[in-house]
Amino acid sequence: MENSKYKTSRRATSYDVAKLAGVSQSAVSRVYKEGASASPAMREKVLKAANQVGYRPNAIARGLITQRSNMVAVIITQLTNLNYPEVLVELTQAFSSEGIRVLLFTIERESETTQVLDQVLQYQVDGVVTAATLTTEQTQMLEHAAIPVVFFNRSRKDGSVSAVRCDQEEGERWLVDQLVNFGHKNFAIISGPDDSVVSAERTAGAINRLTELGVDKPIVVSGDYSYESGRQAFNSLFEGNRLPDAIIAANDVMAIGCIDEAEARDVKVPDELSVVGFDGVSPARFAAYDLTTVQQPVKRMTLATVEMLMERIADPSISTEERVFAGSKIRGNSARLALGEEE
Amino acid sequence: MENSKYKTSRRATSYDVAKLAGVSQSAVSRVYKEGASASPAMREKVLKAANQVGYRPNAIARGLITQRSNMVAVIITQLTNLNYPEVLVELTQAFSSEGIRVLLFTIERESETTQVLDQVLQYQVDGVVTAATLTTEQTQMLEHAAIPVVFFNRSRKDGSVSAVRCDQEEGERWLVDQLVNFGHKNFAIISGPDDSVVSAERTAGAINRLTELGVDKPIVVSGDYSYESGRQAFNSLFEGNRLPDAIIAANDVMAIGCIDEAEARDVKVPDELSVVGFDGVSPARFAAYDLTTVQQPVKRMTLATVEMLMERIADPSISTEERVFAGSKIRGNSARLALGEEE
DNA sequence: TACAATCTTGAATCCGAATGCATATTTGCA
DNA sequence: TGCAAATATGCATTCGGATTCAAGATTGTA
Repeated sequence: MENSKYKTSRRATSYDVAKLAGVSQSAVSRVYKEGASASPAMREKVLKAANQVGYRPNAIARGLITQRSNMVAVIITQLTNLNYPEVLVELTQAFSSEGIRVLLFTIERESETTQVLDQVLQYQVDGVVTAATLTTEQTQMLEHAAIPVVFFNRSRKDGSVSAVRCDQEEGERWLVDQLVNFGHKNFAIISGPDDSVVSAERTAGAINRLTELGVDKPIVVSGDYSYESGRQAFNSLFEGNRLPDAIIAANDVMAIGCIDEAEARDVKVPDELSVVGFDGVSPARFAAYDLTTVQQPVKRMTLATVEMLMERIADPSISTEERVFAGSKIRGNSARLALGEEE
Repeated sequence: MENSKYKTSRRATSYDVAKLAGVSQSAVSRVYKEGASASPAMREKVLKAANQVGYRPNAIARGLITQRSNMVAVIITQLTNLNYPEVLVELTQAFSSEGIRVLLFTIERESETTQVLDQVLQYQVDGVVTAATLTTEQTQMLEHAAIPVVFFNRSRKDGSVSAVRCDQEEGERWLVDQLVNFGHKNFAIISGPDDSVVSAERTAGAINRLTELGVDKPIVVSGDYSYESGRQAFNSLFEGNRLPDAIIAANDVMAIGCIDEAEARDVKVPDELSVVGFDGVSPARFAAYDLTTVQQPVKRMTLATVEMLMERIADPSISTEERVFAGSKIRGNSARLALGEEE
C-alpha cells in the first residue's frame, strides 16, 4: 500500500512555471487570463512548462487578490423535503456552467441560520442562495458585506430582497377550486413544520380560498413534511371521527403517507377520500399514488435563481426583483375532480 | 427598493480592527487563533473593536497562508439515485461539525470527472470524497497534489485507495439466498447504468450467488436506476413472455417501478412475482411497496468517510484503508421469503 | 533582590496570483 | 525610412491573515 512515489513535491505555482519557462510570473498569470496580452510564443512556452509540472492556478490566491471567490453559498434545510435534492443538483449545474462553485450549507431547521451565516461571511462567497428564511438582521449583514442574496421560495412582503418562488397560494387555490367544484364539503389540511414559510403559505392559501368560497372552516392537523407524519395526521382525523371529504397536505410526501394510512384503515382513496399534495416530487408519480398535486417548475426556478444572482453579482447596485412561477397542475388520481379543461 | 444604506463600506480586515483597537495586526490574528498567546486585556480590546466593525476573519486569506482551505470537495453523480441526497446531507453535517465546508460537484454521468477534477485541484480543497469512479490517472493526480481521497461505495481491487462502502455483494447474496430458500427458480435481474460500479457489483453479486446455488442463469435486463426504467424492464420481460419467479433490481426505485408495472399488468406482487431492491431509500418503506431490500447504513458510512478523510488530511502518510459495511436486511412484503430467523 | 523562565506583543515576511506602471518590442502608416 | 500607436513583458506592489523572531513585560524562585 505504497503511498506516494512523488513524495511531497509541493504544488507548482506560477513562479515555478515562470522559472521553467524562462519568463516572469506576471506572464504566466496573463496566459491564464482571458483578455490579457500575451504573444503566441510566450503562451506556448508557458503552457508547455505548466503542463510539465502540472500547474493549475490557485483559485484561493486568485480570489484573494480579485476579491471574487467564484463560489456561492447555498443554504438549504434538511433535505427531507424530497424536493430539495433536485433543486440542489440543478443549482449546482447551472452555477457550474457559469464557472461558479457551490459551497453547501445544510441546516436541520430553519432556525439554525446564525452559525451558518457566520461561515458564509468568512468564506467570501460572491453570493448566497437561501432556501431557509433569514431574519432582517441577517439579511442586512449580508447587504452590509455587499453579498447579493436570492431567496428561494420565500420572500419579504416589502420586496426588499430578490427572490424566486413558486406561487404556493395560486397552486393551493387551484387545488381547492378543483376539489370544491367536484362537490367536496369538508376539508382537512395537514400543515408542515411550524418554521417553514412554504408550509405557512400553502396552508394559508388553501384556507383563504376555502373561506372565499364559503366552505366550512377546515380542520388543520400539523405534520412535519415526513411520510410518517402524514400517516399520523390521517390517524388523528380518523380516530377523532373527523374524517373529511378531502385532505390537503402541505407536501406530497405527507399526502402519500396519508393515502397509505387510509388504505390501511380501509378508507378508499379517492372514492371515499380525496387527497392532494404539493411539490410534484418523483414518488408522487408512482402509479400506486398518482397524486393530484401542483408541481414546482424546479428547472426554471433554479435557472432564474442563477441568472438573478449572477446579475446582482455583476452589478450589486441593481434593484431587487421577485420572480414568481406558477406550478404545473397535475390532475392525478388521488382526488375526485370535476372534469374541467382549464389550466 | 433602496439597496444599501451602508454603501460599499469595504469589509473590515484585521488591520482595521488592529487600528481601532490600538494594537498590531498580529495581535488580532492571535485573538482568533485557538492556542495563541494573548492577554485577556488584549483579547477584550480586540473583540470589542471587531464587533464594532463587524469583523470576520477572511477564510480565503487564511487558507492561502496556512495551506489549508478547510474545504473538501464532494463529487456526486446525478442524484437520481434517491440515496445520494441523504448521503450528501449527512456528509455535509458531519464535515461541518469538524469545521470543514463542502464544495459540491455534481456530474451527470460518472464519465464526466475530468473537468471536475481540474476544478477540484484549483480550489485547493483539503480532501475529496467521491461517489464517482476516478481513473487511476486521476487518482494519481490527486495523490501527486497531496490531496487525500476517500471513495464512497467504490474501491480498487488493489486497495490503493481509501474507501468506505456497503457490501453490495453480501447484500445480494442474502437476497438471493432468501429467494432461493423459499423456492424461487427463475430469476431476472434489472441492472443499473453501464457506468455504475455499484450496479455492476450488485448484479455480479446476485449472479454469482445464483450460480453457486446451481440456479438457472438469470435473464438480465438493463435499466438506468430510474422508476420508468423499472417499469420498462418489467414490460420487456412480460411481453417477451419471460416473466421469472423473482426479479432482483439493482436499486429500490427500479424495484418500485417494476412493481407498479406488474400491478398494472395484473401480475400480483408478491404472490405471483417476488421483487427485491437495494438501498433502503425512503419510498421503499411506503406501505404501497414495503420492499424487501438491503438498506445501506448511510449514517455510519458517512461518519466513517469523514473520519477517514480527516485522518488522512491530518497525516497524509498513513496507509490506505477500506471500511466495508454490511447492509441491514429488510424483509418487506414485496417478495415471498422463507421464515428464517438468521440476520 | 536578582536572575531565569515564561508570557505578550509588534515588526517583518510570506502565501500565490493579479495588475498598474514603465520599458522594450513590434506593427502600422505616411 | 521614420515615427507614432499598439503590444508585449517585467517589476513591484497588493490582497488579508499567519507566523517567526526578538524585544519587552511578568512571574517565579532561590
